[in-house]
Amino acid sequence: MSKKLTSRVEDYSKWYNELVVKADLAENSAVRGCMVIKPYGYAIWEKMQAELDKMFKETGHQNAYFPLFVPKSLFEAEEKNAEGFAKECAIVTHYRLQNDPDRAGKLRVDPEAKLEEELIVRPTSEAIIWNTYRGWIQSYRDLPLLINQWANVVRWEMRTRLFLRTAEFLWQEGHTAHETKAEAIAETQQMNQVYATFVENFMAIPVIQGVKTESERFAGAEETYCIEALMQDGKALQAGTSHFLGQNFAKAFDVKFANKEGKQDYVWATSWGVSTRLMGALIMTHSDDHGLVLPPSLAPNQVVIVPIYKSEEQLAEITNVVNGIMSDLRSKGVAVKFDNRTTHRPGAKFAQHELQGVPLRIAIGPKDLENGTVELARRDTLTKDVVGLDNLTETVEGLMTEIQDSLFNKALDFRNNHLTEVNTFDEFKTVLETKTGFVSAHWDGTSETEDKIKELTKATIRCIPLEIKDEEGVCVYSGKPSKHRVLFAKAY
RNA sequence: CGGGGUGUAGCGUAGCCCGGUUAUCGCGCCGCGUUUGGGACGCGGAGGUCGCAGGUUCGAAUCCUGCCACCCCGACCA
Repeated sequence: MSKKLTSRVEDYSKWYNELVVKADLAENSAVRGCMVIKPYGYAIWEKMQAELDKMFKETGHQNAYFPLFVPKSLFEAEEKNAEGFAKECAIVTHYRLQNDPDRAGKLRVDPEAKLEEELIVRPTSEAIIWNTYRGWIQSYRDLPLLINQWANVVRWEMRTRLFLRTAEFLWQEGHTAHETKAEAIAETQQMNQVYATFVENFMAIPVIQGVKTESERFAGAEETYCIEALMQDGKALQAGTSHFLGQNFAKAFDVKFANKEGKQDYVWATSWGVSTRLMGALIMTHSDDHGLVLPPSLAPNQVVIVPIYKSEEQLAEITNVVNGIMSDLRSKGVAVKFDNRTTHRPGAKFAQHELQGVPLRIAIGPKDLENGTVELARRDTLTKDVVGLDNLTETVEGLMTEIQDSLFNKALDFRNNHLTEVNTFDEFKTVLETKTGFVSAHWDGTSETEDKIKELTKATIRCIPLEIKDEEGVCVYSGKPSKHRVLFAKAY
């Protein structure tokens, strides 16, 4: 398996199989492009969920759940949103099967069981949620309404890509309603910041915060904030988005409230989401030729202990020492696993834990018993050290932090080295072709130029960064005046 | 939906051009034994509608026709 570091996510086949298998129900596979997430991968997702959920709660949000199906009439209420998703919807038209009179033992759709109104399998939940909010909001006292939903959604993409664009995916979607425009914008920005903090601190992936151009904006939004990450192959990945929806949905679903002056007004809305796509980002940011590399804060097992022994007695002796180590580590909150399977040899265990990205491995064998030592092997650097049992817990705790930081810094260096300022279109094209990554360039602010550049180079404007400095210049393509640079890249 | 490619055991494959015993090899799986500080070794064993349906032929994994599925590129997209 000598896969290149720069491979796309599918190419990590050997180790992605540790996480996921693509659904393959043979002929007539309507679930093509869906994924099965295996327990190990799901454990990673659960850790991500737990941390995000905590951050949502800390910012005043509550969880709720809304229906999977959206009646077509509701779906089409907000026109731009409906238009944006129309081409990728799964639609329920019938509710019953019956025995097929022409093929014994087979079933067919009962033609009598046609639904009065088609149901759309949610590609996103604004419609069903805002239809519900109408009944929940009457007064400014009901605001703000700060709700998040953990759910699955379906988008019938023409082409799917494992983790990054599957037909069904898991995500969270926050939907909030506010009294004022300013408050809604502040919420949008706050949640984008929450995503940035989570992805950087927890996943060890550096991101650039920005806003989307009009053509890249979410359908139905007034402004889309985003976090953009850079993968090891030089392509950008939108890792999360937060939308300021203005009063578009309030108007479409007639969600009004009585303000402090007693006047009726439409509420201001936001929505924001991250998905299992983040797992793709994780794989593509940190993996190497030995498999996954997980930051300690996401690893289901932060430390794995592998015993090396020749006899039952030796194993018993090792187990004794290991029990001590484990209870010390656990008391400090370190997730540690003792891999005492008798069915695999140490070398096979080493390889497997590397494949699964366990941040730190402790090996302990006869030599260590004699010397009062253990062998520590770091997954990120693939280095090994023999250390004494004294202070082991402190050493391990320190390494957890060090590995987490080191992964982030490595990814940050890569990102910074692949963010290039260019001033001519030739330079622009050359950098995209050879060096890849983000290209920072002046843009005249028109969709025409944006489209043309996309057509010529396949690069899109990933975002207009929030941290932007005013700088007079001319558009790299049209030569028209520009006030600041924007970030271009080829993207997933 | 356009342009390319591929379908042989759980996975990866040889064989196909040039039809001919019982379909090749590796990994994995099962049993026994020896092993265990970087993916163990020996011996034995199980596992196949050669994508599907027709056709040509004494004989088809191999040739022909049709269909299906999957992969890659493009349009679409978190």
